[in-house]
Amino acid sequence: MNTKSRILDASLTLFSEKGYHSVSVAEIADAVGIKAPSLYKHYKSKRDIFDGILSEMQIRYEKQTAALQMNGSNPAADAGIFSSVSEDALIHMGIGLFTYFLHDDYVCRFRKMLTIEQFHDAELAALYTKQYTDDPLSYQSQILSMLSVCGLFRDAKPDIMALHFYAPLYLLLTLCDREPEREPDALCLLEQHIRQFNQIYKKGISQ
Amino acid sequence: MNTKSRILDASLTLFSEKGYHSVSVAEIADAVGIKAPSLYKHYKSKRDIFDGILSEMQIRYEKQTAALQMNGSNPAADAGIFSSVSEDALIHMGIGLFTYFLHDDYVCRFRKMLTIEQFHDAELAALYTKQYTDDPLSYQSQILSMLSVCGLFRDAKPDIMALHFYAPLYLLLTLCDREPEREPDALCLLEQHIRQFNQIYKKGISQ
DNA sequence: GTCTATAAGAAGATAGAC
DNA sequence: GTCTATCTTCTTATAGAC
Repeated sequence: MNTKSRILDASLTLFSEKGYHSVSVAEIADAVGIKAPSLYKHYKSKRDIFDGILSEMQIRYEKQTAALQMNGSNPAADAGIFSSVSEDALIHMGIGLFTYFLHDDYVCRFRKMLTIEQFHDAELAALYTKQYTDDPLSYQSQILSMLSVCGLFRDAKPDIMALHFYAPLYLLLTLCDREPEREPDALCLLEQHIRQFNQIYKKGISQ
Repeated sequence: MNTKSRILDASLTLFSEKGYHSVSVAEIADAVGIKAPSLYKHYKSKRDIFDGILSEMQIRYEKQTAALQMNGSNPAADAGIFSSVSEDALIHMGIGLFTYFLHDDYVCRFRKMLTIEQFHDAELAALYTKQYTDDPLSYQSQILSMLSVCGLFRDAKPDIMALHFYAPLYLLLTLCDREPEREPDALCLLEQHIRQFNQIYKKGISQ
């Protein structure tokens, strides 16, 4: 890993814990193992480092969602996956999304940084909303809509179903960002939530 | 309103928008309409102002929850309220909690400040979790548990029901903190969510 | 209780040697 | 590409006049 990347990495760690303004360039340099002026050979300013983090996340996020949408645009395959093992598949999807968000090193630090910086400007606010509200909701909505069409699930409004499915995951995620020691708790609640979600919406159980 | 209170108020506004570290005492003084050194006649340091905000919130929060728990410890009265106009009452409770959280000036600015500062130390993290996760969940859980006992609602696990009820409210709340212009959207979704919640859990509709 | 003046230090950033 | 030395500006905080 070259110095430029190490600067980005160290900065993301520090920004995600203390916020952009509370971190000094000397602190970043320290974490990298160089002196502050050396940073300026790699980035022209402190803000430039921050922008570098945003750019890298942009690339990673596009890769990630492109991979997901590939499945999404292939309803036949997804129908096959979900129809065979529906409750387990739902739990798998939920827990999978949750642990990815929570344990992927870059995603997790980036989300914390965005959480801290979201009120600074509208662009960061929009980015947070996109990544942790709108995109997940529309993705879940698509999946649940397909399950409805397949006749597996009740014919409820998909966007409200998506909200029911995703919001608890989101709440537990922000909880674990704050208090990582409560992750086992959160995982247990998440699994119970999905089981109940499945029981409620699955056709033929209660209707 | 005396100067000491005006300092607290101006500081809370600034801290909630930019974070503690990004706000200078000169900026606070400017907002109050005095010069920076004059602040030190009212508070011994910048940190002392921050602590003052925490203390005032502590007092307000205790008053608020004390008022709520009075109802909570009176199951008979609550049962009467909810059994008569169940769906409307649920919607009223949800929208009411939501708009209180979102429009109470002090609560709203304090929550934003906590959002920004939550990763700085464990005490602030715990405070956030208490006010916006644990306390609301346990309160909703109590209410829903009572409705179950009354035979109005299905006999599902109250804490999971509370999560289903509250998590969407929480997600939409954090969304509106970031993008206030989406409040009409959020309110519409919230109402639909509660209607569907009621339809799903209310006895005699689907079981 | 408010002001001006000022101290004492930390911050971001540059110059130039190696 | 990294360093030391340095500049400039900003920041918290104090002293002391009014």
